Amino acid sequence: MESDEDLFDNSGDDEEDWKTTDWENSIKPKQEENVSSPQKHDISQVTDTSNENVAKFPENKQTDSLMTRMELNDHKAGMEGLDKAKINKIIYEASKGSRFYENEKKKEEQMKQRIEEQRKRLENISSEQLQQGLKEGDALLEALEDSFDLSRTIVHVDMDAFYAAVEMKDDPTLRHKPMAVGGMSMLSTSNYVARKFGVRAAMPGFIALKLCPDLVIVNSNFDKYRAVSKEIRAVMAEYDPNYCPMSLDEAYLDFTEHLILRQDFSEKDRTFLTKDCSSDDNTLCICDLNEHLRKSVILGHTDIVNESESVSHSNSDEAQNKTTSNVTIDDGIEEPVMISQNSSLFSDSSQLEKQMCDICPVCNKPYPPYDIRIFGKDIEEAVNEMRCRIEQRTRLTASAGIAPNMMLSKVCSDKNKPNGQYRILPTRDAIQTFIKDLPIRKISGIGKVTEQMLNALNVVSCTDLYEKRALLYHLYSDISFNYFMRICLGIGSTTVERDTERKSMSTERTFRDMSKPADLYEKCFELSEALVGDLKSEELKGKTVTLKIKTATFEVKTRAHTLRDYTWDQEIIFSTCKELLRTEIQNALPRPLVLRLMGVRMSNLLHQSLCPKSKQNTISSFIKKMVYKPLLTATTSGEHCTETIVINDDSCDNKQLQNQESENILNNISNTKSNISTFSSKLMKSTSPKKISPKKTSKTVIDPNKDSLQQLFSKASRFMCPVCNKEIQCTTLNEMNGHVEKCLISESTISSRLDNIQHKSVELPSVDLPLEKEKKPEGNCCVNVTMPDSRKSASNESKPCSSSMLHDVPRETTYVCPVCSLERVGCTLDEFNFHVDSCLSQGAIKEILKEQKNICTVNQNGLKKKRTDAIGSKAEPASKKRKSDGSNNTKSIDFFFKS
DNA sequence: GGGGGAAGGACCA
DNA sequence: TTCCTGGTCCTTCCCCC
Ligand SMILES: Nc1ncnc2c1ncn2[C@H]1C[C@H](O)[C@@H](COP(=O)(O)OP(=O)(O)OP(=O)(O)O)O1
Ligand SMILES: [Mg+2]
Repeated sequence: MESDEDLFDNSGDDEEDWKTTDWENSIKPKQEENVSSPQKHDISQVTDTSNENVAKFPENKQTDSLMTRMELNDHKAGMEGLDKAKINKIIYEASKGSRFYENEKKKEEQMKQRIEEQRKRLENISSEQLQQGLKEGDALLEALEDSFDLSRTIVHVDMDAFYAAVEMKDDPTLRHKPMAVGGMSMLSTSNYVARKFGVRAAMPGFIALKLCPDLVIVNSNFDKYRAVSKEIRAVMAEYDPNYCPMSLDEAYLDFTEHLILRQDFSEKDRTFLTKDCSSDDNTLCICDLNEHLRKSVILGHTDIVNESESVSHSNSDEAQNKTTSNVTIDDGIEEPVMISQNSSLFSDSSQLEKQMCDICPVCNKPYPPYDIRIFGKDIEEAVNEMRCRIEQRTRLTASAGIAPNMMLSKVCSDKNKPNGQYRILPTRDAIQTFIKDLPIRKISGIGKVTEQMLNALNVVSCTDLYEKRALLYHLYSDISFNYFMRICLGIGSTTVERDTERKSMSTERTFRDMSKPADLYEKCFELSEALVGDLKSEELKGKTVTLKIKTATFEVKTRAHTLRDYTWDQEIIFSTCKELLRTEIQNALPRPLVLRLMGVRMSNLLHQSLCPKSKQNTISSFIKKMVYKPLLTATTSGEHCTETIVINDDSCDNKQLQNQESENILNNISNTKSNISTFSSKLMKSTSPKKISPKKTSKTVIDPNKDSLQQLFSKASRFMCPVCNKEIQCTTLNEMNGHVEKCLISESTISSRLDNIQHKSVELPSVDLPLEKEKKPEGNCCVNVTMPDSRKSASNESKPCSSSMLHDVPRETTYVCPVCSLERVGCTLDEFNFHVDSCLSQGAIKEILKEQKNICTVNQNGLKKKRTDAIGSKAEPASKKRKSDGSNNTKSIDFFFKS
């Protein structure tokens, strides 16, 4: 979570009495200012008379204001009525000119372009098409209505300002101050006091401090949040053992079964002790009284107050104010919550005193005063009870939404935040009333981009989705259209299911700008190491390794490679990442690749016990096997081809393998444009001892002369073509490539030959490659950067090499070596290649083309359950893909309605 | 035309 | 001085069958 260095040092040098500080002095709008979202306002007012479907986008604002996408997002509880203009100005002043800001500007432009494209497509929709869209829309709506399910009672529970609340619980002095959790570069969340200043989650700490100079920023502590989360879930499980947790602080529950059972609950079953959780008195017990005391106090008493006879105690009003939360149902009726204070249970004060003196066996402190609260049997009461128990157990408040489906309950849980709940009655009327004017942005899955795209069509509320269905049908994909139609009807998933297996696992870090390849490789090593640890802790293996990078200019790229077999092997994962990273470093040349973030992700996961026995030998074992038997094997077998070079080498015969080649990724060999040699770069990696940092290894400069593939080939006189299966005479790698490529072009059915070539190999003359350093003649090949290119410089071959990365580098430029990071100004390309080659060379090349079978017979999907109901419960962005004319979307209805 | 991989992106907490 | 992290799903493009 925390970035490397910039965590905020909130040294407590302020001894001021915060409680007396007037935090009401927050950023509120001036009386006359309009606080509603400007674009929405504009759109509702301005409609093009020629085309009512097109909203005028707010014209380019003055250059000294914030672009839309960077404006304060006040769609969060506790952020109502802020002076957005003032806040946005502060954000703008703090951001303008930064690299982040510049990147956001780019994204804003892209979004505008998307909207413009949408507008153009809109213009091309004929009235006939609109009629058709209307028909399709109505047909879908009809089908949807038929499947409307109001039978379930779904509850969405969401803790209030979760991380912040945990921190405030542990440090009560924070309770009344504006505070946030995170660091100077990013906040995870803020408390409600801070929200009044515009401080919220996903805001950088340094900007938050500009909005609220008194803000206290606390470092996050995930272990703590996880522990609290466990407590919360324990309570939730009592109401729905199959509850679906969405994050540490949030879950969906299906209360339907509980409500049935609850009708037979005795009063005792619905009675709980409640103390004042906001008390700061640390001399008293703060444990959950329901853990130890409830049994003896309540279940031991048979004569507790009757539900129908609400006990009125002199303090009951006050108590109610303290402990009752804001409860409304959508018809606006406030339901009274019955509370009986503990003292009222006991007629004589001596008993009260006795009870007050009781000591908690856990913390050895006296119990605090408490109430005994009896909850009713209906849904509101049941949810109140659950929230109350969560609060008693964790001393944190939760809010809840109650509705017939997940989509609606999610919207509801935000309605009476914090410490409140809201219910939509399970009737079509109630749902329609609720949905009618609801802004689309309130729906989970509609974010700022989709909101803008739809706003541009004058779609602001959920009703607008219905009204504009004919257009939406043509402008969006089936999936998105379905999603929109479900929203406007108020339909969502009714099946609360725990997510099945995870789909990916990743780890990423932001750091100070980094460009030295050695540092980058080291970071890559650390990340893959961490990822492997995580995979093993969950006993998962994966097949697809993805490298994520974010450049210093905030450009994000991902590069993935799918392996043949499931793995959690650190060597393989790191090698794969490293290779992907190396390609990026090389692609950036002659500029250095400057990164601010790197991440490694593993997907295509399977539990270790279910993984088929690996076909993928570890590199070490492979080399150990092959080391005395130099050979060349090349096989085409599908998408991925592994190239390995094995050379009889002194260094690897008996002892440790200091350097070794690992699995390389070849461009799709059947793509005739690709050259088989373009990816024969190697991975510098030490296997023994296992954990040598890549920094160390990559800086080891070993004789460049000895690991030249070119040289290797110059000694090889014959090889077996993997395509035509003939023995070919050649002296250079490119000759071989040329031949293979020709074969590939003429070969229409590669696969039919796979069986023939899979196990063919040709022996090469063994190459003697001593490890000692030798001078490499200028103009010799560069193994790593581009083999074909270097071949070009070494021979008279005239075949152009499309894959060369250094080929077109102009003279007089500054080259930055991707390995040692030294700048080379004004040298020739050959000189530079030579230099890079030198840096990259590490010992002899040990392996020659090794075939990679790409026959993956494991059906990984067989074990995975396809999530058919993502929509309504998970993010569902609008798509760019539109319908082609006459497309049919008949399958989509079935597809999305399993409920 | 469907499946699967790769890349990008939206969205969520 | 400083704009996160970990996850899901969708779309587009490509290749292959
Ligand atoms: N962008 C984010 N990056 C990292 N962590 C986040 C981010 N947004 C939210 N979180 C974390 C911190 C939150 O406490 C926790 C729960 O999120 P969420 O429920 O949206 O807000 P919250 O619980 O802090 O406030 P509330 O629910 O009262 O609005 O998830
Ligand atoms: Mg929350």
